[in-house]
Amino acid sequence: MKTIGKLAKELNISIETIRFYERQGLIEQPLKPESGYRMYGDALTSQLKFILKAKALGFTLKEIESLMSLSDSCADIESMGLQKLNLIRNKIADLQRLEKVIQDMTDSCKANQDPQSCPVINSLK
Amino acid sequence: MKTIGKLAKELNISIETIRFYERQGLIEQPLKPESGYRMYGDALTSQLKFILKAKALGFTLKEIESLMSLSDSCADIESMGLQKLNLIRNKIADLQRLEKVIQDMTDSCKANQDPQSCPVINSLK
DNA sequence: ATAAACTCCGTACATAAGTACGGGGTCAAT
DNA sequence: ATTGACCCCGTACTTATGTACGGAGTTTAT
Repeated sequence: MKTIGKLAKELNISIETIRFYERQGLIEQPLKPESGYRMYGDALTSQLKFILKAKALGFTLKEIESLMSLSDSCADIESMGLQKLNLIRNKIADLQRLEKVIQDMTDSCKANQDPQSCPVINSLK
Repeated sequence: MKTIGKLAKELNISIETIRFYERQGLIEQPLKPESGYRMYGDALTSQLKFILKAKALGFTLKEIESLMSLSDSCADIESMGLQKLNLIRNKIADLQRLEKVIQDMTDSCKANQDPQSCPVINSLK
């Protein structure tokens, strides 16, 4: 059993973040003995680790809540994954389009002879 | 000269958005005759169009403010573009890594035989 | 001339994911 | 027994980009 400070240090997050997840309903409020201090055991610790790993995968807190509530239904998890995959691929495609536009922009700057008139600015006008 | 409502409709944004850009200092407050109503001419209209186009390119309002203040210095614009390009490429790379992780996840779901234990959830635990 | 539509201003609310603060109680060490 | 470190709670603040609201004044149409 550890206090919130130890747990926060162990997980490399802030105390406030843990309290925040609790307020959001992602984790339960742990037992608080006479002192009123939260005491964390292994269950809550690994639940928090779960949250942090899922967050690193790009899931939002709301999605993580779903992930945890789905318990172990593999089909549901797979479907969330596929959905996420779709989002990611769309985002990549968007960014690649953007990349091309901005690449063209800077190219035209490089090719520009007149330093007083920027083709990018002109094209936006 | 048009009122804010006409302008908003013309640009397909809301009145509030125009007032918001004004508050943010992106555009000047236009002349307001006796009535107290904002009246917009061509200059402000094209400035707003500029903002909307730049926003569509993925520039933030803060960056757009810079873009407009740089007036026409092509080198500065190019450097902002290159910076943006860097960000975009990093974001793409991040997303591609993520794509692979989640692809693997869903693959392992598909290959899974026991519907009661999900390899994804297990790996997060 | 009256009603509908438009605009004004300031303020609060929205999202996501926290961070910061302030005044108080508690625990551990000296 | 006192000091410093730790924790409590509730609330406000943060960033970015707006959206919504409410009460008042103005303009336009009938």
